[in-house]
Amino acid sequence: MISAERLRQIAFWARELNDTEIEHARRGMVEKEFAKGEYLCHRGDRFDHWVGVVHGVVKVGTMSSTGKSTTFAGCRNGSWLGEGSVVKDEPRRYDLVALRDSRVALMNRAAFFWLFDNSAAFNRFLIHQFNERISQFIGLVEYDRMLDIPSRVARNIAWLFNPVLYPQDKATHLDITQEELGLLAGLSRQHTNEALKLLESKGLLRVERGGVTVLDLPALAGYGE
DNA sequence: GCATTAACAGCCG
DNA sequence: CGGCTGTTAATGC
Repeated sequence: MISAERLRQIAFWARELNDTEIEHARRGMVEKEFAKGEYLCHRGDRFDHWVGVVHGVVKVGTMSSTGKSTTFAGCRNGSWLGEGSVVKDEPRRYDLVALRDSRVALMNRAAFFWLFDNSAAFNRFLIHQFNERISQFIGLVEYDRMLDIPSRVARNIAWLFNPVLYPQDKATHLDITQEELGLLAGLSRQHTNEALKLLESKGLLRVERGGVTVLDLPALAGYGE
């Protein structure tokens, strides 16, 4: 269980909730650490929690039988995910893996449904979130066949700074290594490295040690189109 | 061939 | 000193 104070710190959507709603939310939540490379859950698992990333980076994706991985989304601090599996009460359709040491908040199913049934503010947040996910996944359809390497890197970075998914966060810097970015984009570290330098030369971002700073988000989001 | 993996030296925190 | 980066060499599809 976490405090109301803590909930407001780690969950921007909680700021719209009234005291009763906050109470239900915080009582149904715990925080947990995951080490780099550790799985929060595997595809097929029963994992009845809604997940919020407090810090770190979590990859949502699957691993095919041949060992090839597909990323559906990269989630950094401020991300909330997994509501689909909680709502539908079905096994996870994807893996959740920590790309670096990460701290996550877990809300149990009962608390999630209480909010779902009782809080207009919570539902408003969920609708916004679903809506944004849909447009992100539409973009994902063209990803494999249409986008060259720099475009993939640009798009993945833009997703990590999506202003709808991270409305409270005006930051332009993110701690993420080139290797982690490569894992997200489905690219080798070398290609990621080259692509980052290309994007930097065009003034769209700044490459730093263990991180990037976004200089032109719209250009990154639309890169390669 | 091309791309991914491995390997390694430099470097920054 | 450990982890990240940039490059090159080896390996695999």
